[in-house]
Amino acid sequence: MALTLGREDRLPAARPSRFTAGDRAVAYPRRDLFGRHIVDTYFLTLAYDVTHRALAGHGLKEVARHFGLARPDRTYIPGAEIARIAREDPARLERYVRDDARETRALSDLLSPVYFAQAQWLPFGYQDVCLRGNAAKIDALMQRAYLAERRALPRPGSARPFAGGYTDIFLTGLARPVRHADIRSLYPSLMLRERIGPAADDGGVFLSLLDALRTRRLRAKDEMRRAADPAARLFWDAQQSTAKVLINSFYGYLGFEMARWNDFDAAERVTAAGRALLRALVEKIRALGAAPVEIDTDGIYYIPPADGDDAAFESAVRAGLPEGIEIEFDGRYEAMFSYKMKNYALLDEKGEIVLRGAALKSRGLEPFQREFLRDWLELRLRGRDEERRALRETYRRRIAKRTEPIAWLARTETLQDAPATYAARRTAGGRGRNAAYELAQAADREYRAGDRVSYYVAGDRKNVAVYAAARLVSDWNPERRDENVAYYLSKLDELADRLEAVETPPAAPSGQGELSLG
DNA sequence: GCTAGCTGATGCCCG
DNA sequence: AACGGGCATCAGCTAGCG
Repeated sequence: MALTLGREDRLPAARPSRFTAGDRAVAYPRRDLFGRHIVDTYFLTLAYDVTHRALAGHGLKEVARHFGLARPDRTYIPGAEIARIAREDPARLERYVRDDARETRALSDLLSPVYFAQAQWLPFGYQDVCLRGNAAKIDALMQRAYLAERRALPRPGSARPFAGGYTDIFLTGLARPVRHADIRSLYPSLMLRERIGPAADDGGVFLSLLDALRTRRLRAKDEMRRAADPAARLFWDAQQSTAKVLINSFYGYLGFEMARWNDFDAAERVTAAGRALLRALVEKIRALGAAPVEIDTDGIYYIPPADGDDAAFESAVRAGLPEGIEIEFDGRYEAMFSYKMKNYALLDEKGEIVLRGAALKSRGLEPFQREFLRDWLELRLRGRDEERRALRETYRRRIAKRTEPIAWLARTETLQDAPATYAARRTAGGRGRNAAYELAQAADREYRAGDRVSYYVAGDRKNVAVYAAARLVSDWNPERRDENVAYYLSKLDELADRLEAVETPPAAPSGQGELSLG
């Protein structure tokens, strides 16, 4: 039967395409259908995760649970059993499929309004608005303004490296209590305040657009607060959050090679102004008796002054800021374990734990390492030192007993390129061997860019070439376990040693905790 | 033939 | 087709050892 879903009963056209969101690139067959817009909630999920980073995974089931869209009585069927259930219990399979459809619908209702709002005023259709990046959108707005005034368009300048945000760590170990402050919309504020825009934009469109979007966002937030009707509130929320996403991309646009009005000097002036502002902020809070713990681009964690008068401290900090720059004191924590730059754990006042940083919560870590980190950091933050020191032995036994599911030890990696691209780069000599790609090449099925590969390391020696000893989790035989216990024990020990090595020497000068100077 | 120690590429993360 | 900065891991190499 022909899939005549287009207007005038037309058929879908397909062509190979790529979707990118952040560092992730996915190869997929793009469909275009006359008079229709096709939006994949999977891509909306990936784009959402770039900014929010709270999803455990990107599959429908886990995303639905994350957003609270899964009904308690939802039917679940593991992928491997679908064929069997289809034969033996088709009614159950139907319930499963209906639940999938229901959750997809609910996910769409949640994630798509922002894009629908964009389609109403950007020169792209709904489908394209969901697929294209923010630089392409800003470029389109710029071009529209230039063409309307019949002005010539510039050619993009060539790329060069430039310095980014200020990142530093002042204290490692356990700090308590801890506060967080953050400069509101740092880069957009600096661009507007210091009039930093592209040199090639003699029309001054860039900053006018930025200013207009900011005004538009503030209005939408007001409307949202005033709206009594939930549908209206959702509408205005989509309007304000789509403006926010674009506003935050203006700085990145300046430093983007393909952007028509790019300007690397201007991008560098923005980051330099940001660095200067944050350095001044560090000095200020020090002078007021607080101890900075770590800083990253536009926010700072610090131990507040011992007198306990947060309000006085905060208004003193505010008083020292330049015109047009606002600070938000947006976090209070019982304790913070400061590990390395961009890597820390927080215990908030409700008793919840938050982990940040590639070394502490990366999806690239094996589940046993993620679990160990979580347990270890929780005990560290809560001061349960005896249990913390015993933790390593518990995990060592679990590995040595060989009774955990293999997925607990396995690493899952995303293939950035197609295996053929990897092979070409290998023969060209530009790339070392990699376990995930080697397995993808040898596998029966065809792998594409964006696919995930789960593997574990087999053998019995601690030092092995991972690319040679790796086995696909799907080829694992529970009757003949061959995971490399020595290898995994050594990984666990190295991790535990790294964490325990973070010194907790005598009290800091202010006497507020066990800290070491970074 | 082995290992420690380094470098560069890669993956994933922070803001 | 937004940016730069940072950490961990691995492959691939070299120097040093027995």
